[in-house]
Amino acid sequence: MNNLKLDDLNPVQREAVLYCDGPSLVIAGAGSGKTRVLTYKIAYLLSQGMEPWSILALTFTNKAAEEMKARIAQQVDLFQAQRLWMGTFHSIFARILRMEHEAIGFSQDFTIYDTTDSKSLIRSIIREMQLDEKTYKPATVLSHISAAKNRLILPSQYQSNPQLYKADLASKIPATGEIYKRYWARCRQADAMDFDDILVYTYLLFAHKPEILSKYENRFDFVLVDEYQDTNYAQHAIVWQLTQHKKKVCVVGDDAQSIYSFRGANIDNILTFQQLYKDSKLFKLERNYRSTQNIVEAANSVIKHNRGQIYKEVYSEKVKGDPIHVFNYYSDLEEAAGVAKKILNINQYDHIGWNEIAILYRTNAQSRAFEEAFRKQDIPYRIFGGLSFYQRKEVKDMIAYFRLAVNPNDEEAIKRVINYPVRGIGDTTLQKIMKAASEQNVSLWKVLSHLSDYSVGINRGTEARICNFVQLIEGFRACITTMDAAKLGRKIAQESGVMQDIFKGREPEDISRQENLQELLDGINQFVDERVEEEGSERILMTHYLQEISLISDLDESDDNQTDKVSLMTIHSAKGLEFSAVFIVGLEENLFPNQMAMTSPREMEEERRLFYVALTRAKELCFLTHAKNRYRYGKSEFCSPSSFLEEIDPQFIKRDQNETNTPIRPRRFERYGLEEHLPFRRPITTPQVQRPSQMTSTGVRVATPEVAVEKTNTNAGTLTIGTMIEHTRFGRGVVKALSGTGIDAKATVDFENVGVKQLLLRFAKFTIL
DNA sequence: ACTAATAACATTTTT
DNA sequence: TGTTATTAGT
Repeated sequence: MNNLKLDDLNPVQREAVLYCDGPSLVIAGAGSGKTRVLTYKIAYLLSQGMEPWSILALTFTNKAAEEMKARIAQQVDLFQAQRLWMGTFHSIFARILRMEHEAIGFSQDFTIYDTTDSKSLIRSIIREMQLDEKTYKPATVLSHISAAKNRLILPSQYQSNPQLYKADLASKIPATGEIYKRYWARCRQADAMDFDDILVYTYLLFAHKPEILSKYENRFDFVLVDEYQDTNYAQHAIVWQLTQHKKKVCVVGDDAQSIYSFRGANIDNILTFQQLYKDSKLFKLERNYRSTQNIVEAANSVIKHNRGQIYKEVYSEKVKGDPIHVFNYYSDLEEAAGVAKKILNINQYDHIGWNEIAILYRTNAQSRAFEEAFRKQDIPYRIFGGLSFYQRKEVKDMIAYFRLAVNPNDEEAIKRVINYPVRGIGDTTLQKIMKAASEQNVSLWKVLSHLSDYSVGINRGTEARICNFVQLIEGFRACITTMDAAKLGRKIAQESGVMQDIFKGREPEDISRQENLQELLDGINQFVDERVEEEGSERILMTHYLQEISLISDLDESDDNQTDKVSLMTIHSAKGLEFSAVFIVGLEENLFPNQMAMTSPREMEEERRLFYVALTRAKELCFLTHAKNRYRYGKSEFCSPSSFLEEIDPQFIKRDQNETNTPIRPRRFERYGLEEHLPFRRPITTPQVQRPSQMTSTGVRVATPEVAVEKTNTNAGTLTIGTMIEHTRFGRGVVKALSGTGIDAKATVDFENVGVKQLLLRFAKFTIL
């Protein structure tokens, strides 16, 4: 209320902050101070006397919520910041659903299924329905169901919708509607929701219980939404439910940075906002404070290739800056080595700290080469994403026990631990139990705990073991309200036998599992301590801990992000971040833009927006790299440069000629070819028979590499000028010249796609056509 | 029912 | 290439 520094804002930013009379849409170009506007706006609302608990601020990721909270705490006092309703859609609405659980027929401690749980449940259902497991892939079915939920389509509506049926039929999975119906029922049976359900049930709650809706409508005097371009229809609808009367809403986003449509995000939400909220104000933040002019204009020149966007002109008033450097490498390994070298350089001579450098890639799989190169060069680095701590097997197992203690109906948790550690309840038994449960329409737990009531053909011994298991869980359940999470966690680890099982091994991977388990238990301790400190001496229970962890995916970075390290991450996870120097790597057709996107123009545009996001992360230096050859799925593949490279206005680019652009020199074979590509290094290789299925599916299939290897020696000598050959990596080409004899024999070949190459015949792998 | 071996499989992004 | 599911053997 006192020291709100509106002078820190430019005129448009200030207007956007100060306009609070009605709905507003803030279109915020990359680096234009979007978060700044949001935080100042919240601070402003507070300074006007609005209570913190009557402000709802929704973000897309936990990270964004954390950051915003921290920044607001700097502006106003911490006490107020803590009382804001600020968090991700999922965490905020899960909180509301727990408070209103009775209205939707769930218990307060309902479980949240992660994607693995969902897929596993769908697999069970597919089996029960005796559908062909080859055609019904859980992931595909789940994505159809998820898409429906994101559009607020319930099972009954799904089943009566001929269009959806047609789409499923086209995907060869016409029974998806029925699976959806059963999946929905089974989740309820298990007292569980998946991520999408959190939104669906919130919508249903508000739609069917007007008194509850008006409670929240009244409570929230102002609603702010960050990254509005990433919201899906369900989220859009919920925001409308909450704000339709007061119309006190401000959404912020950038249509050019919408990169989550695969998850149901719908750009239309941002485009139709103005139609929905009739008298809404539009603010455009067009000045980029982050990047040099070159970078901003290069990014602009790329995004221009997309159609259908909100017009805006992002500009920078910083220096012109360096052009964007483009490097071409021979292989993915060289790309990594080259980038590492370049990083050492800019660190040493340009004094750019490790923290200010990022490697951005399209797919997580690309991180490996960089890891190795960085280790070799002693460059400190840190990888974001990948599998999180909570995804590891030993951690998931332990958490399954926790979940079971809180909610014994949790079917997926039961399946996970009923026979871990091994207690003689095998697959056959589990199948019997599941059959009985689904026939009687009850949860697995019900059958397990009342075995005699259900005629499940199980022998005495197994029955006794099941009884023991039930008692074990009952024992934990008896403590869920009396013991705090940390104590109960240790108790469960001990008594379940997990502790013993994990601590019996001495192998390095056993040690790592032990460490993870220990870290988990320590983490619970820490969680309990923090909570006690924050909200007094109230006992912190296991259910609180589960609620906390079920909606976070990113590993806690608390002690690690202090340290000075180069960041390696996917472009998706880089959104919202900025670095002095950015390397966007793997700019090759079919990788970035990704192969999956090549078929549809819509997805192609999304890839382009992704590229736009990547470029605009850079403050000063931006490097683009691509390789001619890349290991994919274990095989080396030839790659051509990304079409995106041509979409950048050339005046902003400098193509750095590095040595690898020149024809391959022998040295390169020594360094990279020998190990991997020499035929005689791998005499063991079994000449694989060509798979008939592959032959037919791709139509024309040339000789597989293995066959080519066999032919190499016999054919190399018979080469003449004009011979057409097919090289395993470079493709088709014509021999232009021959030189040298014996082991020095070389051929100059003009390849259709790659241009002229010198091949050392003793190494080259090719067939004569 | 458990373990080891083999086959299959899928490789984009995440609350 | 790596993981994960299925199978065969104990």
